[in-house]
Amino acid sequence: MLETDLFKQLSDATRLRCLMLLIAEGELCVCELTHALGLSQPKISRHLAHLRQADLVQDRRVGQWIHYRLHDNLPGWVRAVLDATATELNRRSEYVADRQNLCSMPNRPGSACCA
Amino acid sequence: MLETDLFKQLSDATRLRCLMLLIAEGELCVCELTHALGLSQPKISRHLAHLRQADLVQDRRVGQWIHYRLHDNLPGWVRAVLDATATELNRRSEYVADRQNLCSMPNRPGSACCA
DNA sequence: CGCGTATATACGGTCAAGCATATATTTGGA
DNA sequence: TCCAAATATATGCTTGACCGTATATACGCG
Repeated sequence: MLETDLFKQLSDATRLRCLMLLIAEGELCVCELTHALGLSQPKISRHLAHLRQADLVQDRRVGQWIHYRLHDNLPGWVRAVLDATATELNRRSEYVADRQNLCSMPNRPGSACCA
Repeated sequence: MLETDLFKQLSDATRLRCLMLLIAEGELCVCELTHALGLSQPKISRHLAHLRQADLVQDRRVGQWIHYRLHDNLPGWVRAVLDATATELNRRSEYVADRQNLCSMPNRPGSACCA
């Protein structure tokens, strides 16, 4: 992957919010991301496809759900960029709100509940 | 500045090369950047304007030359992102080549010579 | 099978961002 | 005051990226 492609992925608000959420929560399925961000399913899915093609995330099928998480083998400097970004952004109210929306989702497929 | 705007700045190859060069060299004028990257002057100037408007760099007039450097007051996490990126990229041959082109420039305005 | 849910992709339209070329502005020096 | 060098901006064009809507695919269950 070209380095400019990494930043192009991060330069879209939807993709950035997805990544910040995945870093905070570990693994989420598409319907959880859709609910947390309050966006349409095709929109989320399309952006996840971008992140997948850029090897920033990987997916795993669990029954009818597809769980996404950060890619296991991110280059060190990419991981460093993402961590520095998440440390800052996940403290901001807009990003906190995404996680709160996630918690308020009824019948979450994977995990039980939020802290 | 919005966080997505930071990454949008970094997602253009010309701007990223300029920033990596400024991190490595400290302060450079437009003609030095133009020579190092082998691109047209208006193109470099336009991209520097973007970086300036995003508060990623600041400029300083010295006679007929305008010297650019990283902005003195970058937020900590932005600095962390840039440093992690530069540590990786400035080892790569394409980026090393930019610095070598800079050294081969005759009559460099500011500094004397390269190491 | 046939249906509902979850997810992915295809299609057409719109808009932002980049480019090359040309020109304007500022400065230093004859 | 005039010219050349350094830098910035304007103009018109093209391309790529995003969006919404519609549709396709895959899975679980009866």
